Amino acid sequence: MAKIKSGNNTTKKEAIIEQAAFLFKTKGYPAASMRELAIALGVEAPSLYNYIGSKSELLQTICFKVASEFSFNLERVENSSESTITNVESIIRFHIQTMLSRFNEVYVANHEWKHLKEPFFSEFLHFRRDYEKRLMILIEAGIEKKEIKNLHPYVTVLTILSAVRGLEFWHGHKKNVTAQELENDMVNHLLHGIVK
Amino acid sequence: MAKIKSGNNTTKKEAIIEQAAFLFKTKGYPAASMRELAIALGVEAPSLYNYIGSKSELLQTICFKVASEFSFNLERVENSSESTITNVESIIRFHIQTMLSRFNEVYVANHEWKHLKEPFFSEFLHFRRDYEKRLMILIEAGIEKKEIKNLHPYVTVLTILSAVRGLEFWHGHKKNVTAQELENDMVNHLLHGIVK
DNA sequence: CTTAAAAACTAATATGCGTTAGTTTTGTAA
DNA sequence: TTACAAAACTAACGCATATTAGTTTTTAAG
Repeated sequence: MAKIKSGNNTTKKEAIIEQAAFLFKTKGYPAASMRELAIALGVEAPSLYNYIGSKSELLQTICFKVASEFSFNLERVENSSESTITNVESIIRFHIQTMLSRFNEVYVANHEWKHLKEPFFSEFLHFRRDYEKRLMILIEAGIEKKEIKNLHPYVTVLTILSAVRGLEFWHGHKKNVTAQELENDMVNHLLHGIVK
Repeated sequence: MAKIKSGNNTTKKEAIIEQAAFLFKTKGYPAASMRELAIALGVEAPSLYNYIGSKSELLQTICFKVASEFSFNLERVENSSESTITNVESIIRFHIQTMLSRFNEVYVANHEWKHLKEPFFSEFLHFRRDYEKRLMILIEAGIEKKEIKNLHPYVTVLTILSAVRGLEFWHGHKKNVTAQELENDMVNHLLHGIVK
């Protein structure tokens, strides 16, 4: 049969990962089959194993790649000397932009990580908790400086993270609103509320 | 082997559904097996079929039960004569309370509905879109009445729905914050923002 | 006790899965 | 053209799945 089409990707392994992200997102990791993935790449299932180690390795790659990008961005913000509000806004915008531009991979990292095998599952869980904790510290500093309302920091973090994750639904129907409007309005909502 | 324990439930079918909700939530619908469900109920897998029609029927039951409850609550609000802000707050609180008190079923309805078979998949998708649309109309009325900021209504709806759905993560670690605090802080955040 | 229905069981079917082994084709460089 | 390696293939293994059929056990009423 035909060869694996690399498309825009440099290596064939990357092409497989990209297609896997789409498939894992669409069907869920357990319901996505290697045979189906292979067909989407124009190939028979066993051929994939010339490039990858296993199905679960694909999931690991996707999840940890996304995780490291978010962690790296947060580190950048942590080292900034801007106001807390500016920092929080920056993080929200990064989440929105990454969600919209790298939809499949971010979706998989958000929803399918629970199918990671040990020790990757625990490692990822730890990452998530750590990421939330670092955000909480940021928020607490803003409360201390009286920039931010004294709501429970974890609730604030949860509200923000959940709201941006919800963009997965926007990605579907689009509506008549540009990405820039969406980003600005959501930032506005999360920082200043909707009550006039 | 022992009989199916009905527990608090009135019928055994309800006991199966409740356990299925827990299992579908924990492992995801495709990865959850009927054998595992049966073991959790102290029984062999084929015995379940004395009470239910199929695995997918369980998913359908859970998803549409939750959907109808949310729809019913929205209808109540739509017929209310309160201010838009009061109505929106009421809906947010209903979402939070239902999420916390009926966690397993709500989680499944939120995350596993994509594994519904046709025509149930399409029907559920239609319900979701309709629910969002009805919320948008509510928000638009509030903008009209100048109660609510003129952000894009769909973004507002998305932000609110996503934020409350994120409570599934809170349900895990609990932290040192009561359900009432959580509810009040999240309502406050979504209505009035976090900037002081 | 007897009996009939309810509810469990065991055994088996058909299907699909990830993955491996071994083989053939394809592409490339000498 | 030859030779070698990369990359595809086919066939198959072992296992798990949802579900059905047929049978036995349990329960409860007469």
